[in-house]
Amino acid sequence: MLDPKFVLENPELVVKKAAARGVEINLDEVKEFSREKKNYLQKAENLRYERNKASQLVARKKREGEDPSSIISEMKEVGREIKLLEERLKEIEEKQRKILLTIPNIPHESVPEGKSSEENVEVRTYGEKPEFSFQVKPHWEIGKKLGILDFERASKIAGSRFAVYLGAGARLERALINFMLDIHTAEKGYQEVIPPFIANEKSLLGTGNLPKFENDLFKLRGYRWYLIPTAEVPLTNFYRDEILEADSLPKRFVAYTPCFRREAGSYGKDIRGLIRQHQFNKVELMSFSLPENSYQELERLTQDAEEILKRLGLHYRVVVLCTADLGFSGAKTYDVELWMPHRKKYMEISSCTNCEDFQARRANIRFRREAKTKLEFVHTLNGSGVALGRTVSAILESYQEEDGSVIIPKALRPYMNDLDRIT
RNA sequence: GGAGGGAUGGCCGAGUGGCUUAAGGCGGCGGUCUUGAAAACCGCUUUCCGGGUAACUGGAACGGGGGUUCGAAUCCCUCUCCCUCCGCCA
Repeated sequence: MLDPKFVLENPELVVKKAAARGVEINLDEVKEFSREKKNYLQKAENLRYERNKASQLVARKKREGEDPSSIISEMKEVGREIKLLEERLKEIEEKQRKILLTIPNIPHESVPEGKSSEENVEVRTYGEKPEFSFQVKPHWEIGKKLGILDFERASKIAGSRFAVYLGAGARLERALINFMLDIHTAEKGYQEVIPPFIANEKSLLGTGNLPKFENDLFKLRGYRWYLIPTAEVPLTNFYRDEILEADSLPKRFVAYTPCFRREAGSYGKDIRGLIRQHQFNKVELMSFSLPENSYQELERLTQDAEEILKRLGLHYRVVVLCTADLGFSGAKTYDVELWMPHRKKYMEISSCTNCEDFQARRANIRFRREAKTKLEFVHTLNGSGVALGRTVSAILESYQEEDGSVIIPKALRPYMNDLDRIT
C-alpha cells in the first residue's frame, strides 16, 4: 500500500505512475473520502472532549455525594451523536482503504517505461548459448525417455500441470534444493527457514496477493487458508506487526518451499513439460532492509540468485522489467532468464524485487533507528534463488547428449552420490 | 473433537465500572558520583491521527469485532490466537 498521505499530496503522480504500468486508477473518491473523514473526525473529537470532561465531573460529584443526574442525561444525547459519527467514519475509512489496497506500487525512477514485456531491458548475460551437433530434444522428451519424469501418471493422480519425478529425476531435484540452500546459507549469509506452506488472509494481504489476485491462489475449502504461491508470503509476514532494531538489519532469509498456483487464464501457455505447473518447488531469498540500502540489497540479492546458475554452468541473462511488466507490489524487478535450447528462448527462472515499503506498510513491519526516533517502515525484498522445475528443464536440455543421456553439472555431483550422467 | 485457563506499552507484569493521566519491574536513553568503568541514586522513555513555527495541545488504542453504560482494560456477546488436561493421530 502506498502512504495515504503521499497519495493525497501527489495524486497526479500516482495516477501517472499507475498508467505507466497500464493500470488506470481514479483518485476522486479517495480525495472526497479524506475530506469527509476530516470533517467527521473533528466533530467526533470535539464531542469526545466534552464527554471526557463531563465524565470526570460525574465522578467527582459522586465522590462528594452530589447528584450528577443532570449531566448524565445531557451526555446521553452526546453519546448517541458520537456513535453515529464513529459509524460513518468507519464506513469512510473502510472504503478508502479498499481503494488504496488496489493501487499498485510506484516504479523506481530507474525502471524503464514500456508497454509490454517486449520492452524489458537486458542488463547483462552470462555464458554462451550451448551448441549442439544434433537435433536437440525438449526436456519432457528427455525426461520421459530416461524414466525420470512422468506427466501421464501425474495427471492421473492430480490432473494437468502436475509432474511426477522419478529416480534420478527426484534425486536431481533434491540435490538442487540442497545445493542452493547450502550456497545461500553457508556462503551468502541467509538464515534457513521452513515456514508453513499455508497462509491466512492477512498474510496474503500483506504481500499484495490479496485482495486483487485471489484468482491466482488455491483456497482451502471451508477455511480462510490459502496454499502459498511463493515462500515470499510466509517470509514477508514473519515480521508482520513487529518492530525491528535498525542495527539488526538487513535480515536475510532463505526458504525452500513448494509453491501452488492456480494458473487460471494461462490455458495454452507452456502446456508441455515442467515450465508452468500448479505445484513447483522453489528456493526463495528474502531480505528486510534499511530504506537507504535497499537498492544495493537488490543488486546483491540478484547476484546471489545468479551465483547458483553460474555454478551450474547455465547460460542466462538478466533483464530489468519495464513499467508494464512489473508486479503489483514491486518498485523494481530484475528477472534472471535461463536459455532454453529447445525453445531457443530465454525463460524466467528468478524474479528479484525491491518492494520498498509497499509490503511493509501493508504488513506493518517497522524499525527503530534510535531510542527516541520515529518508527519507519522497512524495505522488503524477495527473489527466487532459484525455481527448481525450470532449472531441471534447463539442465536436461543444456546438458543432453546425442544418445539421450544427460551429463550432471560438476557442482551438483557431490549432491548426487558423484553420479556424472543420467542414462 | 471435549473440558478449563489466558491475551495489558520494546519485554515482563498489576489492575473486577469513575482518585488510572495504565502501578511496578526489566531493557533503553540522559544525568549525579568516578581518573575511567561498575554499583548506587535521580530523571526521561508506547504507538497512531489532528491543531500549532514551536513550547504545547485535542483525540484514539489494553488480541479483533460488536453490545450494555453518562462513563469500559474492567461487565455481556462473538471471533482469532496461545496455554493446560482428556481423546485421536505421523
